[in-house]
Amino acid sequence: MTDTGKKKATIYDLSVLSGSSPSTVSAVLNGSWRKRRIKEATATLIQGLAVDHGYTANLQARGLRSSRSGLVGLLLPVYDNRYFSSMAQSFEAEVRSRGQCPVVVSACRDPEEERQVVETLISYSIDELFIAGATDPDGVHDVCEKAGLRHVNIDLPGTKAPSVISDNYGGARMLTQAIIERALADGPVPPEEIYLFGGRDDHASRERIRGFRDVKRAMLGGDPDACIRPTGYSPGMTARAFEAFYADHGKLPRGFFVNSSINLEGLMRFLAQHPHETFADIVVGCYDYDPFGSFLPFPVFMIRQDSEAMITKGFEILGTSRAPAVTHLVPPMLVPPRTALTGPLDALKDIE
Amino acid sequence: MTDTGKKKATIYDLSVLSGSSPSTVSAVLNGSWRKRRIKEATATLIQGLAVDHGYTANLQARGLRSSRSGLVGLLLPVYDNRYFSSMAQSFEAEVRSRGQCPVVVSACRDPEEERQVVETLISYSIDELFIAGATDPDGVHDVCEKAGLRHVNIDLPGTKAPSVISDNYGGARMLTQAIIERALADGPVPPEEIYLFGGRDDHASRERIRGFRDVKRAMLGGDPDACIRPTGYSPGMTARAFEAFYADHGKLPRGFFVNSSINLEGLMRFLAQHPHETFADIVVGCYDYDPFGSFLPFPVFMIRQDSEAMITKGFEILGTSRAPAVTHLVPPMLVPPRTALTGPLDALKDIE
DNA sequence: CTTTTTTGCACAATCGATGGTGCAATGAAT
DNA sequence: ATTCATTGCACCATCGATTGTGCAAAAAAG
Repeated sequence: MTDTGKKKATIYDLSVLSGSSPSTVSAVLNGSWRKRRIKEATATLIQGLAVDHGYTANLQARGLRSSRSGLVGLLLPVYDNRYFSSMAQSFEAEVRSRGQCPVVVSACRDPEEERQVVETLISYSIDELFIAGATDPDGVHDVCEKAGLRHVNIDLPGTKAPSVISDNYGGARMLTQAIIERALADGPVPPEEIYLFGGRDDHASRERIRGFRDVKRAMLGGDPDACIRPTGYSPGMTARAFEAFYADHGKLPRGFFVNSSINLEGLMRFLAQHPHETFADIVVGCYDYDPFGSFLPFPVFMIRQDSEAMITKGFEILGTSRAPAVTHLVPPMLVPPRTALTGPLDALKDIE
Repeated sequence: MTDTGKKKATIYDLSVLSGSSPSTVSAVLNGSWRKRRIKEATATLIQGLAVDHGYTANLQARGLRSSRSGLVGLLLPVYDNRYFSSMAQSFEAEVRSRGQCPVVVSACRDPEEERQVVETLISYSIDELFIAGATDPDGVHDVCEKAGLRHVNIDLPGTKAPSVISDNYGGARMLTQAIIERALADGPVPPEEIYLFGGRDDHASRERIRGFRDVKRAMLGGDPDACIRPTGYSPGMTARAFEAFYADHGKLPRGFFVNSSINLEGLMRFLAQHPHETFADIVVGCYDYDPFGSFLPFPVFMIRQDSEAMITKGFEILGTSRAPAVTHLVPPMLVPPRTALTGPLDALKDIE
């Protein structure tokens, strides 16, 4: 309130006001004053002035000088689904609790964009980077490496940096088994009635497909590759795959595994085009959890990936210097139909 | 590739390599070289060197000098729901297309946190700020004002800065009417069968409640205030409100208006505790769109708020200097049950 | 062949904070 | 009273880019 001017106070302003030198002011305000043997009285005086004048450090200047910024980056493919937005939420909380500033950016699954965005972050001297769901983790790694930026892959692994990912194979096995068991409860199920839709040629998709195939073969036999439809990640393409199946068979498969919640949106688009009653007897599994997806008018098993644990593990890895480029698996959780899990939002205010 | 070293090249490195002065290099690399009458040949030479050595400007240094950063901030209450994550997605795209760098941060609906986060952003000299869904927009305004930071409110209006918000009253009217008409299709509806759940004492909630009340009174009569349950925004509290109603009446209301998708999660928590069949005949309206919420096993009307238009309008306002602190309404859209809208994700790669 | 104009660039101050170094004043030890 | 150690702080170079200013050399005008 004492400060009526438009410009922000700097250490030089406080230096004049306090009669101390700028370096003394700096030391007091960044906490290194004990080490610099500043008198307690001097420190108190300056701190008081700082409060009065609403001083806040210019973090660009600090960053320039110290070539660190206090920023921690999270590179996301997209915001607009529950898995990644929930990850962003956990990330924010974790970074804040460490007294740093989270910066979340998305790169739209475009390898070139990924590298550019990271270049930009590096230009701001970010201290650490979480690379989540990158299309080209190793490409991003090279960029980080050159700048000496510590980084870790989340969700999709790279070969050149440590990675923390969901146990896609294990999760896919659980999910496939749940789908098939549920379908079997109503009578025999021929193998050609169990499908997988979505995903593309990335590590996660491959592992999920492998898990699906192994469990399906073990439980039902049949040609394991016949019923797999990798459509990419777009809802539009996924919907087309459902339409194609429907055109051929006059119905959807008895049970199917959907690679992600984004692909599950493709199912919604398909459903919007067809009367509801036709599909009362399908069993769906989705490798992602969404609280509304869990309550659709047919059984939907979901896999809830533990993004919070991944973030925590990521920080742990970044904490250990010279971490080897190994991949850590985080077990996901099978969520039965009609389940409302709590999420990071529940940690917020407004609860009482 | 030519650059094998660990440290990033600076204009001084290029200055030595090219035999020009640092200021010339700077001018060439930031595009102001024509204005500074640098020879085309010199420019080409330096640009070539820059590419060879993988030069990228240190944006902290640039920001320090020019007291602008190229950063545009978006302050969000939370990431973890479709409305805000979709807003973040649109925001990213828009900011990128303007050659700036988006920074998205969340403040968890905590007024103190909001101000602190904005202080931090200001310390990085961000150029513009979008304040979305702030609990205390005017408090944030004061902080921005003091720093001379251009800003605009989105979603929840303030009194001291221009605001762009959803037409909550109009949207609530549409939604309420849709709920009641749908309920009436199956027979008469007493006014005490139509409720509103969720929201708290903010502008959006008040307007929505007003719209609900006006339409309900006009269509059904009855005491307009008896059936309103403002539970705050948490899923947990919303679920409790449903439980309380259920304990009293042995069922849910025939039709009800849910204030937001976060509140709708509270309904899921309630449903998880009760057998599905009991609620086959409810009609729900939700002030927010969620692609999975639209396909729940009962009719769900939704309001899709046009976050993209709000962002665009926000930029337009920030573009006009000295914009007055007026509130702009963006009309939302009523989405009938079982509708799968396309979103920002559809603009991505991977479509073909 | 001068004088004027234009071209092309170098110089140096500056943004705000940091941290190594040096030095006066004070107190303790001899 | 002299020497030495400690305390408390000021000085200054530095981080990398931007930008106003000034001044040669080249080109145009006379």
